[in-house]
Amino acid sequence: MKIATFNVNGVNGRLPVLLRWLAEAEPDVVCLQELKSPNEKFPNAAIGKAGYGAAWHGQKSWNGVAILARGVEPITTRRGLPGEPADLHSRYIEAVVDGILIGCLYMPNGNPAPGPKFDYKLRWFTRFASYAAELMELDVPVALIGDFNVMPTELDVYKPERWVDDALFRPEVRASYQRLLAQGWTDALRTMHPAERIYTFWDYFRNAWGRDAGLRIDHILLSPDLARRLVAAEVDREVRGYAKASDHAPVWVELTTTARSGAVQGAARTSRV
DNA sequence: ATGCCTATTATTAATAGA
Repeated sequence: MKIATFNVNGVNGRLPVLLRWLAEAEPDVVCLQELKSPNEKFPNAAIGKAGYGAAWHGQKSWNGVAILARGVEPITTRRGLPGEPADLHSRYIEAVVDGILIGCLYMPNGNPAPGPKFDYKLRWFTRFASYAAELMELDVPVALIGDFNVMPTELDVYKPERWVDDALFRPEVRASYQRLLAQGWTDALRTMHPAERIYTFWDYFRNAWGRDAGLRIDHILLSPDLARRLVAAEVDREVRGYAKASDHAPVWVELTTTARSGAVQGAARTSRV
């Protein structure tokens, strides 16, 4: 089973890129972020024609998240993150696909920091971690997937010293991410590639893609039972080079249908220490 | 310290992204 995340940066403007990648990669489940589309303009017909059922939580101009499932309709279990009723940003949607609870998130960017946007990011992160702890207590497989807007370590930034005061890399944000992992979640991509520089985003500015000046901010977190099924995790880098590309590339994991034992399980356990 | 590039929305400029 292949589960992916892709910050499309405009689901309508990037529809050709999305459809091309869906046809090439054939993921079973896809979490999308930054739809930049109101609900009524979500391209459900085109996505359905490509073979995917969809659940979405849109918003005019900004934000917006969706979950696609190949050949089936996702069973939506939540739209919006609990804990702050006044928060109207569409940044979380959740659905069950093939017995797996899929939480699709778009964490606030938080810049400039310090400031009200950074305060909102920290509050959102706290709410998310609190809710994630509830999900961890459920006796079901869970994957928390999306654009976390956090580079977890220096290995996830092309030039760490340039980013120390940025909302995506400030110590309190990295600490929040580590506390989240400590609940028992496995960062799938980092677990499968413990020592590599891996990026999932390249700015449109300064020829960042051409210079490979990237950031790793799109993450797939797996509950312990799913981590035991993890056999591969990769970035589809070439998608960043497509015409009219998003500034993010898709990230995906491959899970076996039954639990594995041995090296992969050991690696998953090690990553949570 | 700021713009760079790209998108959306609303009228050729502002806002947001990361």
